[in-house]
Amino acid sequence: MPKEKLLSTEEARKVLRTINQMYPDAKSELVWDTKFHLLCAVLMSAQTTDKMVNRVMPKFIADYPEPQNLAQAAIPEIEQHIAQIGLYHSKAKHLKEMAEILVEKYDGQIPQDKKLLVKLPGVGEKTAKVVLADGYGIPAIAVDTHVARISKRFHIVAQNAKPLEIEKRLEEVLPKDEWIHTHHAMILFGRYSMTARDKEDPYTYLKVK
DNA sequence: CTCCCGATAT
DNA sequence: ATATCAGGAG
Repeated sequence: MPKEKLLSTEEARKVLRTINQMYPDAKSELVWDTKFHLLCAVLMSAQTTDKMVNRVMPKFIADYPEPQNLAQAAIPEIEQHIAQIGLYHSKAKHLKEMAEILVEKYDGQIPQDKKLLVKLPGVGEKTAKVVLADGYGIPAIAVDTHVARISKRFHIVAQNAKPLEIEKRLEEVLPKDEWIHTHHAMILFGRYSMTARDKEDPYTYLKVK
């Protein structure tokens, strides 16, 4: 198997900035008000479309306005709230356990610290970074399915690159003040322009309208 | 690595 | 009928 040819830093930056220009107003499409509900929504969004999460969030927010309310709820009841989304059994369990920890250890607040966030049930590297970036404005490029796919198809990283390697490469290609916007632009580009099933040359989708 | 898991697009 | 979706736990 021949060694894979990767883009130079300059070439990678050019691709990413073109994607940025295609989505100048890119932001999260998840609906949330408080950081607590942002955390819940991102946890729910694993292997599930934002549209489905947004569909269940209004009643979820109304019935569980604070971590305390969620911590006291029964798991079958939480499951009923989110049964339309994928992986809902484990998500309901994680949501309740997460809320219990938020109440007991963090006075109902959302930690502004990735190491603490990742310790919460159902919260991994990607979810933690999204909460820090969108909730607290801390620069980050969370590697989700879209960011990983785009990075590989444009050969910004190797096809077998792991999430942490992708994150490091993207963050060294771009200045810090572009991280959050690029992250959102890549998601919209992956969701609406170069979707997962597209098999054409990825540069076909890079047209700035 | 496998499992989780309903809704939607193709 | 099958692939995919803002992943994480065991």
